Amino acid sequence: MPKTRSMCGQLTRENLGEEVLLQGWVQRRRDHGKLIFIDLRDLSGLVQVVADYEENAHIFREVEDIRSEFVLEVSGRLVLRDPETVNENLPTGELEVRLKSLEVLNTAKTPPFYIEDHVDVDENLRLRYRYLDLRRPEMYAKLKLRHRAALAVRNFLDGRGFLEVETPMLTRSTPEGARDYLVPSRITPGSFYALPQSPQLFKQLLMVAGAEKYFQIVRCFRDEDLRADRQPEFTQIDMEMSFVEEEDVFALVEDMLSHLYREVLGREIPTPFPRIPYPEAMLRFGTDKPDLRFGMEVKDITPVAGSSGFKVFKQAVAGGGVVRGLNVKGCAHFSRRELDELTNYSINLGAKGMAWFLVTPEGFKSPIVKFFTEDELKGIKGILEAEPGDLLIFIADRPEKAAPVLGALRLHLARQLQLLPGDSGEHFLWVVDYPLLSYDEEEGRYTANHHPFTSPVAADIPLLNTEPSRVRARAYDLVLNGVEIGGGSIRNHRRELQEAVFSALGFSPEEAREQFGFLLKAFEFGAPPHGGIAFGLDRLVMLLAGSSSIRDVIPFPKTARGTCLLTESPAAVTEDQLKELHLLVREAEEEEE
RNA sequence: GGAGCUGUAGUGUAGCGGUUAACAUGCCGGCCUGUCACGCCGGAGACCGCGGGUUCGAUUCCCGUCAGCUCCGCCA
Repeated sequence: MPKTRSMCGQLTRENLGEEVLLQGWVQRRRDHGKLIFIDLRDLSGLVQVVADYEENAHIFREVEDIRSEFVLEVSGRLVLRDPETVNENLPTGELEVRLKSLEVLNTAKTPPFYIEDHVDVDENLRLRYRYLDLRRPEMYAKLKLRHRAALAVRNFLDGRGFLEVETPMLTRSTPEGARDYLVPSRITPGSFYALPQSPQLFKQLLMVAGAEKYFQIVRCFRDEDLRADRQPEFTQIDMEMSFVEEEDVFALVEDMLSHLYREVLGREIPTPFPRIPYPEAMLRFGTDKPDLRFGMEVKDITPVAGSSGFKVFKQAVAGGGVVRGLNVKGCAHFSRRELDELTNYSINLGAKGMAWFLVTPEGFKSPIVKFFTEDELKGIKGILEAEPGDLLIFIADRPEKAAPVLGALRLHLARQLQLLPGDSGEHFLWVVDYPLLSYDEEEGRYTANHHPFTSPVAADIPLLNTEPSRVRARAYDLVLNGVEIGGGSIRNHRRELQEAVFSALGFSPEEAREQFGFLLKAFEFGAPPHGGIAFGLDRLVMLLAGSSSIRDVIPFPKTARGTCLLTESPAAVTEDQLKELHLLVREAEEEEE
């Protein structure tokens, strides 16, 4: 028997006549009585193994008992099939292995679903049997894609002189930002570590340490509700550089992503990426992560609407609101039911209602058309570039309310109307000129849009105390096809400026020192100017893979409720464990207070 | 915390106020020497997610609940 293992999918005519040794799983068995075919699968693919009763009656009985997903070691001569039995659909379709010896390395229960691509199985079940799900070639391909993406990034950054440095996973909880995952300290009763939301502070300290070019492909944790593109633990490509400004970061990132797309997909992406100021993105797309793969931009009809006889519009505008709309091309055929569905969708997003006009050759059709003059209708038609056959929809609200509703409607309609073909290419976009702060009604203070370490634009620093909401940040997000894949900023590197920002955030000097004293202190020892960016690796790979959920590119993801169906975590722990950690668990009813 | 969608043999689906709950596939048994989603014959397999209500009667209608998914809030 040959000692070296061959891979099923890699056998070629070159190997004809050889006796090959294969190890793998049974994809399928076709039993013809005195002739049995087995499709044997390993990582590389499939090959057909033939057991012929006349050739080897002694092991034929054993072959009859073989079932799907049994693990086999087989050996036999690799031969050419008869021309009429060649399978064109299989790379190894002109070959087969005449079974000579067989060892069942393991048996297998019948799997709960088919181990093959394009299965349509409840995701619940796939997650519970993730190890079987991952056996499917398309899932392995995703693992591999992820590996290659990470490798391409590492190689690129290494080539540019970056150092990959590890930072602590057990760190301190800081205010601001997402909810922390806490880890109780056994040695210091009542104290807790937090798992990092990102290595933000450590990478800045590495800049103070003179590392100059740092990166890390690193797990991050945020205890917030999940989405299709959000998991409680996720992986960042985290980067930081000293002596850089925005343009340096943009150029590096554009090079890095070009390299990535070339290495992983063999595709060229156009650079430099276009840029859009945040206010313009909100106005034209109703979101800070515009999907540029289709049009249907948001239009403003506030001037026309404000003077119209339609009370809802008029009052909204009088109260400082806006009226904005979308032209849904060619959708004048929408039924009343479809329009009601859109209205409900809008209301669910916080709108008070949704107005609509059907544009017909005879003019506008709508229950509210009577409230508008001919001139006003003409004005609306002009702004939205409406033609017969179009559907116009409108939202009247405060600007900060109207924008997200219209942004969501735009995406909802694009999906519904299938305006997003899978191969519409990569539309990268830098979003810049974010406001540094925004006012939080609930907390009654300003909070950082990006994070508290982001530098204000120099010219706006005087406004920090007077008009905080007008201060622009030196922050930037990178958006790809409507998905935020990265974000970063130029940081504060001088203690005074960082303190001024803390102060604008409502931190007293004592609170600032208490929470971030170590950072402020570090800044006193010659901190260089620095800035950086972090990418969501999961999201990036999701887009590379053409998936619509990051769960597809995470081997063991969690459900929308944050549980792992495979290990059934989170789970209770023993009293002893709690005691050792100085913890008491409150009963559910106590929490109602 | 809120909204929507989904939940029927192992799997994917159908169905309906009264059915023997259907179909495909998988599974088990038998037959079969050129299949490759092999084929043919036979068989087993479902308390219709769970709880309650309406009804003479509920898998079907209503309410609640659980689970999964999507979205809003949340995510510096």
